[in-house]
Amino acid sequence: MARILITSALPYINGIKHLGNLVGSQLPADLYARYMRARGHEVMFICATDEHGPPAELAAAKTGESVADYCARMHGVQTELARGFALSFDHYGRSSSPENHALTQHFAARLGAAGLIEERREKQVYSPTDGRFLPDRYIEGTCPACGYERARGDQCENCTKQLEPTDLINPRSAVSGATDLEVRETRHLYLRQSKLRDTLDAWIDRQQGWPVLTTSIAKKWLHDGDGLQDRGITRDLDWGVPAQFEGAPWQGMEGKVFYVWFDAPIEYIAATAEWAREHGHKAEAWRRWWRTDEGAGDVRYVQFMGKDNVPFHTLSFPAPLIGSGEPWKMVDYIKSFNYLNYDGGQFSTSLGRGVFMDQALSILPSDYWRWWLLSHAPESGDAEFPWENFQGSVNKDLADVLGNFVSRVTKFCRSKFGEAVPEGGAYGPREAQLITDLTSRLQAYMRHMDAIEIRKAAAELRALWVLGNEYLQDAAPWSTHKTDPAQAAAQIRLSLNLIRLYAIVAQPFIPEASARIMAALGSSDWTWPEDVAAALDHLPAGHGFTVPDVLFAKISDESRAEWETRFAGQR
RNA sequence: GGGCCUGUAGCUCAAUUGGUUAGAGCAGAGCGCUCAUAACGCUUUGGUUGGGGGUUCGAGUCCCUCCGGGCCUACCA
Repeated sequence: MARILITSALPYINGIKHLGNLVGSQLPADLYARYMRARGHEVMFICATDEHGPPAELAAAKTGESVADYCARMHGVQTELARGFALSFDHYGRSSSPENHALTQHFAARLGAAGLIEERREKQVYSPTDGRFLPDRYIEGTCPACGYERARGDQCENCTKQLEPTDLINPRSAVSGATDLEVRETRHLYLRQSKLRDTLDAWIDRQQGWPVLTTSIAKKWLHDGDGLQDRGITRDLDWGVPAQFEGAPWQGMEGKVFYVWFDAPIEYIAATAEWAREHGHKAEAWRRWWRTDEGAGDVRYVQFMGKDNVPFHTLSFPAPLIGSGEPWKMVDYIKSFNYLNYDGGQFSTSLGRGVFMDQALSILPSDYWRWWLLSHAPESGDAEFPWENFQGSVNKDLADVLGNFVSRVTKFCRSKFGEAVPEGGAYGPREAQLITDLTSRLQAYMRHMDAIEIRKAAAELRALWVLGNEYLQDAAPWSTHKTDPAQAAAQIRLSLNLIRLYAIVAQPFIPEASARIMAALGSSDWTWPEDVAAALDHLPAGHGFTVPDVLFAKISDESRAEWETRFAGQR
């Protein structure tokens, strides 16, 4: 039994995520976690909301809540949505937790002591009206290059020119519209990543078999231009982990907090500590996942994320772990994803374009989304979400190939033998051949799941379902029942057991449907079918079952058309 | 401007890293079955692998160039 640590990129607290975000990290991470647990491994699956930073504060200001209240409420919303999608986190934490405060400050202190943090003076725009420093992108004004009136302080969206806030003509606060902006000097802490460049470079070189997407992005940041740049890790904000704390190797950082990208990944560790606290465990319980000197030596750590998050996970997070000089568990494999586009364009929060997690659950069960998203995961390049394709895949794969198989077998049995596994007959050559084919397919499925080749795994799973239909067509129990009822009984006995096998192996993809199948079959033994022949003898003759309700209702053309219109967004 | 990824059948994707007649699923066509959510099975029609050039005995795969998508990033490779 192996020990697998799995983390999904942290969704930002601000707002509800769309399907593209879901398929880029949380969903595939859940698939892998469920699969590894099903295979009998010890899994720690961690995710959390990323709660610090200006967007959270501004969102809170809009709703009139305190930022703490806002984050608490939104964390609850996201927790519910995660539950709705059956995401099986061992813990869904919060980057604002006391554990993260402590760990973030611990890392900062260690890095400071190691000479990897330095103080720099810089000038930044301050808004007296708002009572705060403004990040570059929260300053708006007229672009000096093209005259666009709503250019941001970091870049003009119209002509794409990179800007400094002081370049803007008639600058104003994007928060309040205040124009009484002034430039003030402030001090910030910088993480001297450049000093760790060679170490990080060598570490990346040692990784085998990582997706090209992962390593090429890391290499780009390491070697481009002057190489890896030092990055500011503090901001003049109230909400966050205080940069001045007891035992800090610096002074005068009152009123500043660590910047999100510094504290967010540390939350992976902190969330595991939160898990330990909530379950009444001692610190050793989480440290055995994260400290190689305290039991994490045999842990395999796998991260899941969208490509926009790769630099943080290949460089920004490893830098503090290495720089601390302590034996922290480093990631073993980074699975990164491209983007999922929505029907020819991008998902857009501001335009209301695309399907968001809450909307998805309001129109269809989570398994439909899980199946389509995972079987079309954007592994090799950006992918598309065309409604027609979604409808077709779900109807064909889930309703016809799997759902109808369950239906035809259970209903035939009920009408000819009653609602119990039929007795009599024996498995013959045809069944032996089926077992051979199933075994071969199942092994391919496991190979792909082990390698986190999600689309290929989904294709194998579907091929397993097809084998059942082929067998049934070939065996034709509706015919044998007339001439040799005992043979038909054996064929149906095998088919009922096959349904159970499907439920178990499909569980990582479609957990709710699998649970319904198992409940209908009156089985609660989810042991992975290492031996297919044995698994097909699991439910004995006489074992009672019930015919389940329709597992997957089909999506009608009318529904599809209506949703297509509803989620197209308006300009 | 630079770098990276990408363009394969009507649609969504493969192709053991240069090795036979480029494969699946869906959609289309034909046949079969009737247990089943008009579901299932079998057969079958679709590709000058974005265009052009080159290297090679051999190119979807490597090189050059052009065209089209996407991402990242910055006066710098």
